[in-house]
Order: sequence, then C-alpha cells, then structure tokens
Amino acid sequence: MAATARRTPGAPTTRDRVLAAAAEEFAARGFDGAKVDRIAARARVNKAMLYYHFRSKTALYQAILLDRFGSVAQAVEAVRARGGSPEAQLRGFIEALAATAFTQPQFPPMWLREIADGGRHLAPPIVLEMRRVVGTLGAILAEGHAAGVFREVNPLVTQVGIVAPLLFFAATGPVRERFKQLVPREIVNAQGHEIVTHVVAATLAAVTPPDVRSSSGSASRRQKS
Amino acid sequence: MAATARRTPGAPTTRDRVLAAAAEEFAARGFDGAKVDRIAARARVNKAMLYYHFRSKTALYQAILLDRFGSVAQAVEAVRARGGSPEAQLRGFIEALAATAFTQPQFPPMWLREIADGGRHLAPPIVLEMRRVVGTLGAILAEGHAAGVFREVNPLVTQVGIVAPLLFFAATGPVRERFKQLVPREIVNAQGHEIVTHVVAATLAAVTPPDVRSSSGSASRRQKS
DNA sequence: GTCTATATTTTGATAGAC
DNA sequence: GTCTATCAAAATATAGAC
Repeated sequence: MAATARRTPGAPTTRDRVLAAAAEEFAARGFDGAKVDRIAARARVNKAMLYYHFRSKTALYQAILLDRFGSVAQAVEAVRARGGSPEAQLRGFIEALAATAFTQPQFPPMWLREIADGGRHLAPPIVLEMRRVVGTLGAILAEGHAAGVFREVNPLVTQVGIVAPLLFFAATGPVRERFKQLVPREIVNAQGHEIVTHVVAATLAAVTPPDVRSSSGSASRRQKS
Repeated sequence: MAATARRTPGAPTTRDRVLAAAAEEFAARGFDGAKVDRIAARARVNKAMLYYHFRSKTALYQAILLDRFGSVAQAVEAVRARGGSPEAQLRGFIEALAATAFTQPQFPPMWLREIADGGRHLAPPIVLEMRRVVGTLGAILAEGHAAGVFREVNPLVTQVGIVAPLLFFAATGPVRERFKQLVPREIVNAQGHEIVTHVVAATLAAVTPPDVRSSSGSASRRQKS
C-alpha cells in the first residue's frame, strides 16, 4: 500500500538480513563485543533501519536466541515424537543436537556465552524453550528407566554430558584452525562424527544399568588387571 | 627505598587485588563486557594505578589467563607424575580438572568465553599451557593403549568429552540458580560430585576396548531387549 | 521503509602533581 | 606508588527529511 519497494520473491527481507548479520556478529563477539554499526554494515542496511525493525540491541539479540532455542526444542521433540526404543530416542536426541551445532555455526558460541554470562540476557520465553529441551531428554530417560533399560539418572547431568561436548567441539573449530601450527595435526583434525560417536557411546554407557552391561549380570566395575 | 608504603605482611599487594578483581569481572562479563572502571572500583584502586601495573586491559586479561591455564597444566601434570594405572591416572586427570573448575569459579566462564571468541585473546604462551593439558591426557591415553587397557582414541575428542561437561556444569551454576523457579528442583539441584561421577564413568566406558568390557569378551553392543 | 546527521554516554587510556 | 582531572575515540540511540 505504502511506498513499499516490491521485493524479489524469495529474496531475504531487510529484517532477515539484519537477523542473519546479527547472529554472526553476536556469535563471533558476544553481546557486548558486538557493535550495532558492524551488524548494520554486514547486513548492508542503515543503522537507523536496524532500529526501525528492532527496538534495541538487546531486543535484536533476544529475538535471535528465542528463534534458535526454539528450533532446537522443536528438533528434539520431533525425535521423541518419532518414537522407537529409548536407546534409539537417546541416540536421536544426541544426533539432533549435533546437527544443530554443526549446521548452525553461530549457535554453539552463543550458547556458551549465555552460560558464561549467567543468563543475563535470557528472557523467560527463551528459558522456556531451553526447558523443552531438558524436558524432552527427561521424558526419554524416564521411559527408558520404566522399561528397565536405563538406570535412574539426573536428566540435567546427562544433558550436560551430551550438550557440552557437542557445543564445545563445534565452537572450538576456529580455535583449532587458528593454532593448528602449535598442535599435532592428527589431534586437531578430529571430525564432527568422531565427537558424536564418542558422546553416544559415553552417554549410553553412563545410563545403562549395571545388570545389563554384561551378559553375566555381574559386577559393573571391572577388576584391576 | 622509595616512598613505598610498608605493606602488612601477608596482605595482598595492590597488583594482586587488581588481578583478583579483574578475574571476577572478566569471568562475569567477558573481555568486552568488562569495564576497567569497574575492575578498579572492585579492587579499591585508582584506574591510573591499574594502568601503572598493567600495560593495558588486554595485558591484564592475558596475565590472568596465563596464570590460570598454567595452574591447570601443573595440576594435571602432577597427576601424571604421581603414576599409577592408566585408569587411575585418567580418573585423577578428571578430578584435577573438576577441582579447578569448582574451586576457581572464575575459570570455567573465562574458558568458555575464550572458546566462543575463537581464541582472539590467546597469546602463544597461553596456548602452550593449554597444549600441556591435552599433551598430558594424550600421554595417559597412549600409556593405557600400550598396556592394552585403552582403545586407541583421539586425545582431543576425549579431552572435550571430559573438559566440556565439567566446565559447562560449573559455569551453569549461576544460571540454574537464577531460573530455579522455572525448572523442577530435583533436576536443578545436581551436585558437583554427580557430574564428576558421570564424566568418569562415561569416559572410562568410551576408552575401554570392547574385548575387556565384559568378562565373556563378546559383543560390545548389547542386543535389544 | 530508507537514509543523513547528530545527540549523549561510556570507556580505554594518559598527563602530571605529590 | 598513588591520586585527580581530563582527553579522544567509540558506541547506542534518535530526529527528521524523503
């Protein structure tokens, strides 16, 4: 109706370009390190334009966080809805998180920073999305426990055991690249699938009850060699 | 000799107070979020005094990082020097890291932030300290592999599986405290020892070869129930 | 919806007296 | 070694024309 320029269908809107540029800037520099001027420049929009679409730097930041955590929650809930054995769901949970961490490179650093910040920018809606993620894992673990294939474990501890290595590994990519001169190649050249395999194996082992860990049903702790 | 005020023996020097205050500020807000004025106020020193002792905000930050990573490296090397079975050394490695993470609350957030920052502030000496940590783990894993009690695993992947959950759990303390209203108590009230137990179990399981995982020496993957 | 110009505050860093 | 006063550069945000 107004003097709106007719956009090319499928082309990202100005708002979308700002969101994308902001995600990169926030991921790379953190909330305080991110500069509104740089975001605007990256998005090839004017700074005033940015403030036209978003109330403030904080609002922009929170919009991104809400979107990303929402899509993570959706992904893990889809895994749970798909059903299957508790082990399969747990593996799917891990793989869904890994997929997010590796396909959305901005997400791991942002998550790590929010943790380090003590959740200073986490509005309640964002926390609810995070809650959906732990809740989903809790449901999977409870189902497995009820079926007798999982021990009773603390969902938070288990979730940290899953999420932390995936985020950490994904986020350390740039650091490893940066200092590859100082560290042996074989060590640095770990691939994403290796950490996923590790996390799956480690998590399954940690939630498996002692009595199904070996066919003999005996001690869970091996005797010293 | 000069007009130096005679310090009370054992009392922290001005420099030490600045370092302590800076560690808290950097941990809580990150490099860009930390403000020199706040550091000075916290340390009850003048800002000019701060710049007398440290060349710049960056130099102050790096001094702290070097010190902390150095003490971590020292701790894990002490574990290795103490000897014992590879399993015992691996457990000791994990516990040493956990002790650092829980007794020095500023350290986990600072580490997470440096990762997220892509190592932008990591001077080569600091990277060398980090290298000592991975190197120590690599030595333990190699010894275990030579003795036939560990599989051949990537030290970096294994280290991420250890360090990330410990740092993440320690660093999430404030977040969990902050949003405890929104999450069930049983979940939030996980204690530090729980994550250590989890990491030890998960890591040992991940590095144990299939043929010693059960006394029968059969399949490492359990059949479905 | 988009841009130019600018107001206002904050912040890292220093000069210079004592 | 310590403090007061202050500079100069950034950085968030907005006013107002088109």
